[in-house]
Amino acid sequence: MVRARSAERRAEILRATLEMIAERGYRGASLSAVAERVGLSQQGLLHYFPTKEALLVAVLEERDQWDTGGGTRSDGTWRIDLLASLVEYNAMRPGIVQTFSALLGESVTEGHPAREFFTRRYTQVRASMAAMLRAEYGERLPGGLTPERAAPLLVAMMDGLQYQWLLDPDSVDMPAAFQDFLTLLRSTESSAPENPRS
Amino acid sequence: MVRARSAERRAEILRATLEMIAERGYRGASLSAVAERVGLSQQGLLHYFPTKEALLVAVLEERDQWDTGGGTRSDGTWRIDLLASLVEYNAMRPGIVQTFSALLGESVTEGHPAREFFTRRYTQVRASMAAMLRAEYGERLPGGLTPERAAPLLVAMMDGLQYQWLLDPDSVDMPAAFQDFLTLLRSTESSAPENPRS
DNA sequence: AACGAAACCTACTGCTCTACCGGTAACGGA
DNA sequence: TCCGTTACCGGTAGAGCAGTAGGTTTCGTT
Repeated sequence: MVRARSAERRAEILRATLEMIAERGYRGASLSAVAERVGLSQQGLLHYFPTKEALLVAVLEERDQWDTGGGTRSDGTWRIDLLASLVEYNAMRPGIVQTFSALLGESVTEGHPAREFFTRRYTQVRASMAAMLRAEYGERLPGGLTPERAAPLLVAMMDGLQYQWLLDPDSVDMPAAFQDFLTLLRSTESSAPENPRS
Repeated sequence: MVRARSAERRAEILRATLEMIAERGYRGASLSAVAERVGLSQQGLLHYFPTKEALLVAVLEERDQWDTGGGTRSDGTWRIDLLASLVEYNAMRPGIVQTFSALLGESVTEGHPAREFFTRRYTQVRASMAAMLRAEYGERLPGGLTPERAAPLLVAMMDGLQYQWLLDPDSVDMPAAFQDFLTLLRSTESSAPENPRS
C-alpha cells in the first residue's frame, strides 16, 4: 500500500520533470518548480530523489526502458516500418520530443550528466539500426552503402528533423520528410561501392 | 584608435562567449565567467553588452554574417560541393559546432532568446538548399523528391550528424557520413514521384 | 588647458538555486 | 500498543546569478 503510493508519486515526479525539462532544459529546470508541479515542497521532492542529478538519471533510465521495449523484434532488431511509425507517434507527442531534443543539445556541453547516457545510447542505437537495415535490405544498400554506414544517417535524420519540426511545426512535416528519406534509402538500385571506406 | 580598441574588445568578448556557450550552454554561461576569460570584471563586460541577452544576440548576428558570407554563388545559392567542404571544415572546429549545437538544443525550450533566430534561419536555409538542389540537379531527384522536399533532409542530416559526432568523434566520421548522404542523393536514377504530397 | 565621453571598477541589491539539518505526523508490523 | 520506517515540511546555509548605482581613470578633441 505504502509502496504503491510511493511508486505512484515517483511516477508523477518523473512526468513533471519531463515536462519541466521540455520547457526549460535540465539546467533551467529547478527542483522547486518540479516540486510545485506535483504539489510537493522542494524538500519533499528531495526525499524521493536525493539530488537533481539522480532525478535526471531516473528520467533517462525510465525512457531507456520505455523505448527499447516496444518496436523491436524477437532478435532485438527494429523493423523499418515501425521506425516510420515511431516518427509518426513522436509527431503527436511534441512534449517528449522536446524533452529529449533539449537534453541532447545540453548533453554535448562539458560535464553534462546526460552526456555519457547519450553517447552509450547512440552507439547502441546505431548498432541496432545497422542490424535492422541488414535484416531488411541485406548487405548492399543504394549508393554502395553498407548497413553500418547507413545507420548513423538514419539516426541523424530522425534527430535533425526533430529540431526543424520543433522550431516550426507548420513548415516541416516530420513524418512525411522521414518517409522521403526512407524512400531514398529504398527506391534506388544498389550499385557497387562508389567510395569504399577502409 | 579608441574605436579600434573597442571593436577589438568586443570581438574578444564574443569569442569568449562562444567558448563559454560551447562549454556550458547559454543558460549555464555566466557573465562573470565570460568576463574573467577576457580579463574584465563582470561589470566591465556589461559596459559593452548591457544584458546577457544582448550578448547572445550579438553572437548570433556575427555568426549569421559569417556563414551567409562564404560559399554562396553570385545568385545567393550554395554549391553542393562547398556544402561538403563546409562539413569538413566544421569537423576541424568542434568548438564552433558545439556552440551552435548546444544553442540549437536550448532554443527549442520555451521563451529562449535564440528560438526566433533559429526558426527564421532554418526557413531561410531550407529555401537556400532547395535552390541549390534545383540548380544542381534540376526538378527531379531520386525517389521522386522535389528540391523543396529534399532540402529539409539535407539540413537535418547536417545537424543530426553533428550531435553524434560531438558525442563520439571516434565512432562517427562526420564528413564521410555526409558524403554518403550526398551519394545517396546523387547516385540513383530519378524516378517518377512515388508518393506525391499535396 | 579644459571638457566630455568612453572604459572600466567596487560595492551592492535582490533573487534563485541546490542541498543539509532537524523536525513531525502517519502508518504498518510485531 | 509500541516502534521503526516512510513521507513529508520549515528553516536555512552558502553559493551564484543578472543587473544597478555611482564612482574614477584615461584619452581624444577642442
